[in-house]
Amino acid sequence: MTKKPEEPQRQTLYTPAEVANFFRVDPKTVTRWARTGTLTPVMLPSGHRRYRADEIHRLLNVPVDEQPEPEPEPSARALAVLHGVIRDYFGGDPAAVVRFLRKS
Amino acid sequence: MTKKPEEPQRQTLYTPAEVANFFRVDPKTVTRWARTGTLTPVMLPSGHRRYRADEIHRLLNVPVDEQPEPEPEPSARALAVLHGVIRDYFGGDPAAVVRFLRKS
DNA sequence: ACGGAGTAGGGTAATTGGGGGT
DNA sequence: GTTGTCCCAATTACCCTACTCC
Repeated sequence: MTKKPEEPQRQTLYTPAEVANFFRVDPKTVTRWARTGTLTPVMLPSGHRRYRADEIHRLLNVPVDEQPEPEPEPSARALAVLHGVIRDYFGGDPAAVVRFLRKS
Repeated sequence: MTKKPEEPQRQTLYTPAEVANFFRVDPKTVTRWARTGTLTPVMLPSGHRRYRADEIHRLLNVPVDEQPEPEPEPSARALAVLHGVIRDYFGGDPAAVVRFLRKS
């Protein structure tokens, strides 16, 4: 895993283990999704895979058929994506993110 | 048939079998709850379901975590992911995220 | 160069979703 | 109306070894 994905990267890329944690599945399941075309990851020269953040976030939130309305507001998606990150990286505590952001 | 109530690890998402063990019901019943709207799970691309821990805990009347954690430092990876989300969905403005989280 | 962690690949057992019927 | 059960097909989890990444 890249330790310092600082500035030079345009888009966040997830490792198989990270994607597996997002969906609460086995990393091998993520690999299977890639091989069957469910996901289109970035292939490393070695054959390992990296997954695009936007694609993962889209799969995480779109299938939630909770809103009958189109919801044209981009804010809803942003909030949903952010919620997923908070859940998986900040113990599900939004306040932790707020505290961190205010410190930096 | 209800199985022995083993306590799975604290997760952000639960599998159908884990939720079934929590409520001492058949996994099929959990699936029905999802289909009838009693539960709003996260859908995998395959159609399988994962259930949000906070929703399950709320239904179980599980006391919410009030452990005075020493505010664990976000990992470098968590920061990278968060920054990616801010860049991709919030115009690179951390303050927008703070406003978002306070509003929700 | 070495070692630990993560990943790919394959094979097999277990779980899940859906329908139907009790 | 809800739940538990049986069936089947599809999906996922767990086992292994080898290779890659750091």
